[in-house]
Amino acid sequence: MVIDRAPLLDRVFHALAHPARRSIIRRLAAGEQNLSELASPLKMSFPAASKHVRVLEGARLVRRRISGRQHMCRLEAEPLKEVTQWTEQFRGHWEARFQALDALLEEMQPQDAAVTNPSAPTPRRRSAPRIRRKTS
Amino acid sequence: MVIDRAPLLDRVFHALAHPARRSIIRRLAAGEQNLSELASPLKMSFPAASKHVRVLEGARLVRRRISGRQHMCRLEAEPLKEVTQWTEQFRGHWEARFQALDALLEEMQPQDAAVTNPSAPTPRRRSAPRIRRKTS
DNA sequence: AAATTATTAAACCAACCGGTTGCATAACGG
DNA sequence: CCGTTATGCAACCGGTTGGTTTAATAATTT
Repeated sequence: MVIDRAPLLDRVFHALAHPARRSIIRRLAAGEQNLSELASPLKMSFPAASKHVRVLEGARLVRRRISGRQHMCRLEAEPLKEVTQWTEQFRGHWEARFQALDALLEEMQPQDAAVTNPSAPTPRRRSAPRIRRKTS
Repeated sequence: MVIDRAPLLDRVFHALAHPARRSIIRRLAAGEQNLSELASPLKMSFPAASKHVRVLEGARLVRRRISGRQHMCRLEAEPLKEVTQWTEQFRGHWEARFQALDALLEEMQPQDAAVTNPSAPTPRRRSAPRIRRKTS
């Protein structure tokens, strides 16, 4: 996928898709750490961990400040904002209410015809919940 | 990365890391679509698109209902909730306040004492924002 | 029955990922 | 200086990804 020079969101999601990299982010959230500190708890060689940090840098999730022989890394969380923004647009879809509603609709759909019930959603094609009802 | 049988969060982030798959999700948010409908706007062969849908199914982001020869897909957004939950834990780190604060701290930390010149570019070391002050 | 449509499956490919090892370099502490 | 520490870099490797093409299957239409 050539994560470099790919859209930032691609790089961010890709960066977050590996547990070692999420672990790094979590620990950086508590404050700066140098590469050795970051690498030591990861069951892998130092170069491997270093590569993970580079991936995070490529996604702008980590920034590095060289101080003597130590490379201090710190979390740069802005890209996570975009992640949240992207996912938030589907919040309505995962809220429990809709799951229940879906199940209900599926149950009453099959073959109904004489629809006296106004709330009967005739089509078997289900439309997405576009509006959020305030009611109960 | 063996996305199958990997932790769900890995699979979800991986699934979201490809623009074609995000595009599929976006369009499914508007309602069910079958594979052909999903594939047609994606500049790639049908089998390629079909594979993308399978990746999304592996991440539990899409579910398929076979109806005749058509495979109707619908969005299953719960996993996105976990994504949001994961990222939300870092919200404090990307909120603008901290950026400004960081800059400020950078300015006054180094060897301050009698710092009359506010634009002194002295600083280097920046510590992570660990505590959230309520004040202004 | 034949043609069309919707989809899977299989084989193949180049590129990439995630890991390793070995060696080079640079900074710090005696 | 020398040894140690912190890191980079290049080469290599097996497995996966993301794409293709071609062929097969199955449901629908004519």
